[in-house]
Amino acid sequence: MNCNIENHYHLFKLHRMSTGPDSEHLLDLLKASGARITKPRRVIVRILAEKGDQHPDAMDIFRRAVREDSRISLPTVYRTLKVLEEQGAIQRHAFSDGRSRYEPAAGEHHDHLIDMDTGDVIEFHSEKIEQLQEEIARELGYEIVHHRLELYGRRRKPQDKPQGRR
Amino acid sequence: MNCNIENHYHLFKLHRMSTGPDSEHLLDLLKASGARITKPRRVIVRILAEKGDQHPDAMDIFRRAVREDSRISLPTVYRTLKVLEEQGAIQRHAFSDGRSRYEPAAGEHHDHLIDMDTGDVIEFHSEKIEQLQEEIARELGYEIVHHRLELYGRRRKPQDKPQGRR
DNA sequence: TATGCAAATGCAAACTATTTGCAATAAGCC
DNA sequence: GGCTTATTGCAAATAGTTTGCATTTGCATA
Repeated sequence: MNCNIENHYHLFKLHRMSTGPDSEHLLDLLKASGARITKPRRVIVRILAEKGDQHPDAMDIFRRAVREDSRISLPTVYRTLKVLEEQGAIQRHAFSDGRSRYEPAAGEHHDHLIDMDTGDVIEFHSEKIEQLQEEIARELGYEIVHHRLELYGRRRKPQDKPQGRR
Repeated sequence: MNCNIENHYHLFKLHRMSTGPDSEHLLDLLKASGARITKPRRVIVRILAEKGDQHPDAMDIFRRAVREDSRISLPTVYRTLKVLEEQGAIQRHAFSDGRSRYEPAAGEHHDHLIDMDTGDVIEFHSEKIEQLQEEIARELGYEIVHHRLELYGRRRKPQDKPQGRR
């Protein structure tokens, strides 16, 4: 027998990205890994820490970086992203659209709900689902190192004014 | 603590791929969409229906196809995969490794547990998780069109510590 | 503050995965 | 079998990402 678990509230929580992943922190991580703090890196890290468009791809970042310092190159963007990823400072996601998108590794893990019409990404976290995953893996003889959950959907009511991306 | 909600059995089920997604069926789907059944398509579809390596990428398929008919070209493989995908006959997955991998859309949806050491892919299905997903999406005002859940993990040693969360 | 050297950069070019233009070929209906 | 048009193979184009290399630059040290 088991008690009722279906409490519709606290089923999940939206991921709050308010805690601005300040660029200082990202720079610290870089420094800690022995990397040098260069001008391009400062710019890129600042962009990643911006509130705006979360989950930018390399080209998005490059375009914005160029506005701040016209001589930054795309390879440098890629190289910096790679270093940051290796340092665990950011996370790379491969959604279903070919290119990789990045986001500052906001301490806590979260999943994504992607709006198929606008491309908007909503972040959420469900401890319940995580637990189920752990259990399933355990029963299959595995230990989860990381996971990825993406929901692709559409708004239920056609009442809206999508802020169309892409 | 909260009461124990976890019923360890019927938490999930392994996805049985025994029901060979016979190539006949795939060809029917193609035919139904008004597409022509050509020799290359026959070969590609047969390969997709094979038991062997599940989740091959386009190049895997191409290599095997060439063995059966040396004049098949890579673009044809891609084009055929695209048609099949549009027809819902196969599904394309973008795991974390750049290229796309395909698998016959085995009627029922399932998720993946990827063995990080061997690359093995275990397919499972958890109705419970699916339900939670639906609920979360609904509360966020969305209707799920499809989703993707991938667990990346390592085998646990035969006798190991009880828990070990993340 | 000046110096030296490895790390990082910019550029061009290379790669990988995938797609497209086009003329030749071949399904499938008559 | 012939006709029409989807499909093919080839080569070349794209998109995203990475690499070789000469040059610049951060920063530890003097």
